[in-house]
Amino acid sequence: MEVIVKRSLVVKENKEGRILSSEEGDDDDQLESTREEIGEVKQENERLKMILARIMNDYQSLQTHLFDVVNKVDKKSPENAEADRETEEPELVSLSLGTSSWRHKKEEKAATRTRPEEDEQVNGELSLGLGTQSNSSHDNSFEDTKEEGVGELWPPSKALKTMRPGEDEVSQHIHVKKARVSVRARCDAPTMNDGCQWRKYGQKIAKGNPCPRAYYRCTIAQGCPVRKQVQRCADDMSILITTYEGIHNHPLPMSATSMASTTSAAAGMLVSGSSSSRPSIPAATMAPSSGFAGATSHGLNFGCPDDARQRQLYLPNASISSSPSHATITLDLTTPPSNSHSALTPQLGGFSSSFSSGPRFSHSSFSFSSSDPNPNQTTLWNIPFLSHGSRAKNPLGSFSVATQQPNERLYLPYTQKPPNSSPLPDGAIAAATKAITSDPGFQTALAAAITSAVGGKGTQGMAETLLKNLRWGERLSPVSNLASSPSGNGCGSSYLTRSADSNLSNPQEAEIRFLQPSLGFSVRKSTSSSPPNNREHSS
DNA sequence: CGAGTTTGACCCGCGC
DNA sequence: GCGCGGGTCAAACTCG
Repeated sequence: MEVIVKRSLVVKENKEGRILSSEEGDDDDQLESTREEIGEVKQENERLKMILARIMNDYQSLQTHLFDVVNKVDKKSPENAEADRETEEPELVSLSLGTSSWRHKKEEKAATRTRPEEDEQVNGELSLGLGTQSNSSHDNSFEDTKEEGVGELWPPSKALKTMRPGEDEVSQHIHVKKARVSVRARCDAPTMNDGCQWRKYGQKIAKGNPCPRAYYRCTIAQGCPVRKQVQRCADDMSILITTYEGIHNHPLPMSATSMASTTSAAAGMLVSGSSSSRPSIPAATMAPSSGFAGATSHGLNFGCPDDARQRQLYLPNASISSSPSHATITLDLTTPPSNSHSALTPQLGGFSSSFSSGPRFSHSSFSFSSSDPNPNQTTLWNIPFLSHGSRAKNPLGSFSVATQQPNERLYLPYTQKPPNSSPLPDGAIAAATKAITSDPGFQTALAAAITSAVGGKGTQGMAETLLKNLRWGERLSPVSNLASSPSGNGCGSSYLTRSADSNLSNPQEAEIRFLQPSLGFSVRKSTSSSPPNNREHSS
């Protein structure tokens, strides 16, 4: 933020410099106009300061809420509190809770394991965090510590078998509780492609359902405890029910982060207690998944990639059920979410996620809404994008930014304008770009959306580069590189360009489009005063 | 030939 | 204790 302020001051100084030089020409009209420009710049600076103050306010609210949540979780689980005392990692109260049990488990394994792959599993965990992405490099230590907490919450039965009776009652007790995230989505494919690599290890006919239930295990890293169950709904065969359990102990490919974030968000509800049903979940299962791919998991939280602070989130179609051994949250992606639930939470940045899907190809949408002390000024980011549910040959992903900020002209200190400006207001375009470039969480979401829509693996760097280099009309080589990526979908040249389509119904809408032959991707900024709507735009 | 899938057997928890 | 159902294992099999 300081950088933005400084840059704006630089702009101001430049303009003033131009004023001095123009005065030498004794042009009164020009002098007058430049004075007006100075006034505008000053006003914009004031506006920027207000925005900065607002953001700081939001930030502090988030921090406070995170602290409350951490304390709440800590109080709820006495065994975790005890584990925490043992581990003595006070700065990560809840996050370190799993560390103890995890270490206990590792000690058990060290004493009882007989298979070489279990050795590798432990070794793999020692290397956690090495595959972190660029956006988390500054807080690696934090992530590493958290990753220790991202322990296995669904131990292989073999591990349980090897436990001697009464050997570790605490960890056994913790392991009884299993957090699950179930995702219901319409999908024709046998399984939803969530970006992870899965290996099927079993299949069963479950009672009451003619369709067999398939069991999958994550194979991205050896010893990853994450499993998922895939089963068609007995009532509606087109609905695929995917249940995730466990937390990845390895970095995830970017293409896997979208679903992982969703399930993380859903599971986060279990922690934040945003549902009436609040099963007791050990904090170990609520291990953090910061926005960066390496720590994202099918566990529980959304997080901001740069500061690891979390936002509260709301899942419109989520429900929580609880059993003695499981707490399951179900995301029903088969019905469109109600926009009303996307309403912003007071004080805190609402962070809602919703999925919807169609019979041909499922598409997903994330709606990010940032709160504002002024109820009349809200920003809703709606990011619909394709999940990998089916291998649609011509997937259409879309991404929109909508802002409800009546009569507000947002300021963007550094954005290049296109040579031929369209009638679109500069402020709107600037705001859209600013939204992308200024909010790291948004960048992460957008990167996930891009990667999801493209379907390529290891494209996070590309997406980040894309976001950092948002320039109107400029060819984006990172996107173009996608075509040559091994896992790319063969898309041709891609551009990030200001929309040349001036037929926009709303003149106050600006739009960024990612033009690809087979991928439509747009960012839309709306300054209309209509209520926030889960607006989608596909090109 | 290696990786992934299939499938019957086995283990375990839970309810009666 | 017994049966049932969910979950996992591992040998056999398939596929690229």
